[in-house]
Amino acid sequence: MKQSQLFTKTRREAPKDEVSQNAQLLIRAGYIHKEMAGVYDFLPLGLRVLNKIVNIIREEMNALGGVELQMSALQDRTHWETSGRWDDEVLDVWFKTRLKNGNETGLGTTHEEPLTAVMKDHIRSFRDLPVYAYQFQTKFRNEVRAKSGIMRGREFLMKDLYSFCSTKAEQDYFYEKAKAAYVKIFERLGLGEKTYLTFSSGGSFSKYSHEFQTLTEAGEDTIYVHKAKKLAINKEVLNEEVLSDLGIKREDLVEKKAVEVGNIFNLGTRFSDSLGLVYNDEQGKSQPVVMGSYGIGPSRVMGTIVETFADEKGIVWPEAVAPFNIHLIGLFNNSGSVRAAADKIYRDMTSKGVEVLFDDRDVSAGEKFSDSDLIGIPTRYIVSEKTLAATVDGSIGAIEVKDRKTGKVEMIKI
RNA sequence: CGGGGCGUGGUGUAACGGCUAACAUGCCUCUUUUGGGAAGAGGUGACUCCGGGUUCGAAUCCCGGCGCCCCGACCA
Repeated sequence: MKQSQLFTKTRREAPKDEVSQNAQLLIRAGYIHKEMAGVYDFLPLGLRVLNKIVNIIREEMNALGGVELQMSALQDRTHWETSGRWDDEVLDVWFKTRLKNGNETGLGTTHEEPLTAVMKDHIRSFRDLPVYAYQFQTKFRNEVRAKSGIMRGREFLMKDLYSFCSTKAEQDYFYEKAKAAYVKIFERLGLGEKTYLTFSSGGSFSKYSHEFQTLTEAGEDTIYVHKAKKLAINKEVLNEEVLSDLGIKREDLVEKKAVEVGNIFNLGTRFSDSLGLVYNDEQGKSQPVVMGSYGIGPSRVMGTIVETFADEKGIVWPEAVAPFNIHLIGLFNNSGSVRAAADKIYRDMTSKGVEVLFDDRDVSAGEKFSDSDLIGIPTRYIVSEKTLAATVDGSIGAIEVKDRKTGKVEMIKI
C-alpha cells in the first residue's frame, strides 16, 4: 500500500485524555480512533494488525478441530432468564435495550446461553459429539469504568470457543489440547516468553480455571510467577492448598503485574442443565452435554503487544502481527530517479506478495523516519541517491535495510 | 459505585475578574531545501463543553448538566 493513500496522519502528541501507553501510541500512529470512553474505531492500519491476530488464532482453533460460526450481538432474553443470568444483579455488565414492541433485549457479553440453545437444534446423539464451535465477535460490556486504552473497553473483539462433549473425560482431554493451543497462539503472537499459564478460580465445576497472563506494568492483575515451571498463580487463589496442589514452594514465587489475555475453563453441565441440552448415549439414555469455554480478546492482545514491545520512539510490532512486513521509504531527489527506482521496487515486492507500505509522500527524510519509527513496521527499506549509488557484491544499486527493533543496518542488492 | 482531577483553534499548552483570547504544532500558498520531525515569508483556524447565575465587566467566581481522565471497588 502507498502511504499517500493512507488517510491517517501521525501526530507528535497524544490527546491529553489518553494516558495509557497503548492508546497514546496507537492514536499517534493512526491505528485507532477513540469514539468515546472505552470504545475505539480500528483504522486501516489497526484493522490490519487486528486481522493478523485474528488469523493466527483462527488457524490454531481450526487445527484444534474448531468450526467457526457467527452468533448475533442482539440476545434473546428468554435463554438468559432460563439460565438465571438475565438479572443485572447476576450479570452487571449488560447493555439492555428495548425492541419496538416493548420487549427487552441485551447486547451480547458472552455466548454460552444462545449457543447452547442453538446446539439443542443439532445435538441429539452421542454420535453428534464432540462439537467445538467458535467465533470472533464484538462483545459489549457496560463496565463501570473503562480504562487502559484498548485493553479494557466497553466494546471489544473476542474469540470465544465453546466445547460440547459427551463425558467429563472427553471434555478434560479437549481442555488440555486447548491449553496447548493457547500456548502456541501466544508464542506465535510474540508474547510467548512473557505469557504465563496461570491458575485461577474454577467456579463450581472444577477446582481451577486457567488464565493466560502476560507480564506488563499496564496489567490489572497481580500474579505469582514460578519462572522455572513456567506457570503462575493468580493472587485471588493463592493459598497453601494451591501451593501443595502444584507442588510449589511460596519462596519460589515472584509477584508480578499482568494482563489476562486469555482464559479457559470447564463449565461442566451448568448451562446444559439449565437450558436442557442433552443427548442420548449408547444405551439410549438421556445425558447432559459437558461444556467448556475458551476466550481470547484480540483487541486486548493488540494493546498488550504495544505495551510489551514499544520503545521511546514508538511501536515495535513482532513480525507475525505487523500491519506490513516492510516499510519502504524513498528519499526522493529532484530528478525523479529515486522515486522511479523506489516505485519499481514497490511494484516488484507487491507482485511477489510481500506486504509493503511504501512511503511515497513528498515530505522530508526526518519526518519519514520519525513516522516510520512510530508506526513500528519491523523492517525498513530505504532507497535514496546514496543507496542507488552504493556497490554491494560488485553490483551498483542497493537498498538500506534497517531493523526497527535492534536498529541494525545492512545493505542489500536491488 | 465511592473518592479525586480536568474541559480554551485539529492537537498540546498559556492568559490577575478588565485591551483584538496568546504560543507551539498542524493545515493552505509561495520561495529555497532534501539521510532523523528543514528554513523564510504570507495565510487559515476558537460563541473558551452546554445551560443558568453573580458582576459595570466572566475563559477565569457560583449552581446545574454533559463529557473525559486517574485511584479504589468491580471484572461471567
